[in-house]
Amino acid sequence: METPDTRQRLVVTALRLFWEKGYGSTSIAEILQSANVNSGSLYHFFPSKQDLLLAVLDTYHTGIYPMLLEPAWQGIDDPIEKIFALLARYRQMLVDTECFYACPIGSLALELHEPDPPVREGLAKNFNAWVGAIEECLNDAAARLPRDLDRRGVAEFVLTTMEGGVMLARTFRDVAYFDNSVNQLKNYFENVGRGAAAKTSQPPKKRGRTKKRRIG
Amino acid sequence: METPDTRQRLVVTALRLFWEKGYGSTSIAEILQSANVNSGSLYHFFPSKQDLLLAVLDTYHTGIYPMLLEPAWQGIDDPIEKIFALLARYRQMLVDTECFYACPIGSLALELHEPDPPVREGLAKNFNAWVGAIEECLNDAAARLPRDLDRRGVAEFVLTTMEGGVMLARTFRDVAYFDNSVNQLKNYFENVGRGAAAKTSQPPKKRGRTKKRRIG
DNA sequence: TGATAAGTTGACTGATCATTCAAGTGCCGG
DNA sequence: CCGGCACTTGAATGATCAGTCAACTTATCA
Repeated sequence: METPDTRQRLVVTALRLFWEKGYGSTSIAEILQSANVNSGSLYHFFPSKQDLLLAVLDTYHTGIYPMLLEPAWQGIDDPIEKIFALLARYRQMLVDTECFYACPIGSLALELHEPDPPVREGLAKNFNAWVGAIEECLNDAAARLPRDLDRRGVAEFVLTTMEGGVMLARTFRDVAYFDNSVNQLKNYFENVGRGAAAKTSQPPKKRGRTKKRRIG
Repeated sequence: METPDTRQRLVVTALRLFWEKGYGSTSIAEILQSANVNSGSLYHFFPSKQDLLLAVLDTYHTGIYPMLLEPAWQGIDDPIEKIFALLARYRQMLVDTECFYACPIGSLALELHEPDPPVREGLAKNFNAWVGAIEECLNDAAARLPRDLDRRGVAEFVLTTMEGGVMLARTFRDVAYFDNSVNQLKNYFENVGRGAAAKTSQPPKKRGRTKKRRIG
């Protein structure tokens, strides 16, 4: 009503609704009504619903530092503490929503079943930014960590733990499942700090596209 | 055509389609066509699409030992090795589907956004059975593990790792992300074996409904 | 002022959705 | 051989879906 920026109003509304109800279950009509916009205006800015999703994913990506990381790290200097402060942030989201939702990227990642390249890249970009931030924390704490630690791998493992923990907490509607995951991760970190889990099965160099060998 | 058991044909078809395309994106019409059944027959057996989903979740739950665990544990006696053999099974699913899908329960868990009690219970029951199986492995390996280890918590952490790893592998379309999670978990287990991560922040007794204290 | 573009309006389209139902068919006990 | 029940048939329903469009208003700049 008072906001003339129709485009942004659409993105913000879609972001919220996709978070609350998922992408597929959110109808265009619902977005239009909630944002007080007519369908023609939406399709003036976005050729399709998917393009609106891409704009939402871009908003998440742009906002990861100012909206997520910086608030979470307010007043925290220790890089390892930063990691757990971020996890505590997700915990708070679970608590605030009674374990209904926490990480929108993770939810969307498992909702999209079609081989939808641009959307998948948007999700991957978000995950990459998240993992990159954790990796930076680990770099900042490098002096305290084993020299040959696969920091990228550990950072990815933090994301794995967060996402898995959120999934369990949501399914069981009990934040204790998230807490357990974080506590287990904490144990892991304490051992890493002692140099126990220094060497992973492969050296840290040149990861990413490299396929690793079987486990188990 | 040759199968007279319409009900089972519907459940099996729905199971496959929900796995491949998700619940919301699979239409009744598609299930009917694929199973060669008329809509009236479906609604003769299942009052609604959701009841069909419940039957699917029940099938998963019933089949977890004969269809998942027993094949995965063929010829493997060591209980800790069993855990990683199960994870290897999920890895194979990722590879077989080019990282499109692996754990149907996890996908459904994040797809369902409505507070849908019976469905959520079906999902939770499946997760519980999975975690219970891992916990049993840990019990069988108890002699090798610290006496005060929170085995339930560690079992849940294995599920967390599997689900998170699958999510990352799917999003990046690269099984290396799953492998990394499993390798990190392996490090964790090796340290636990050495008694390093024995004590979690709370004693193992009386978990489940108990809310745990904040982390971070 | 007047022309061009940017943005808006909301009724409309055709497809697809889950679900319904009345009219069947085949089987089984009495 | 009949009555009833389990199951099947498939057209129909109304809701809802993403997306379209031609007419309209407003802003921009010459």
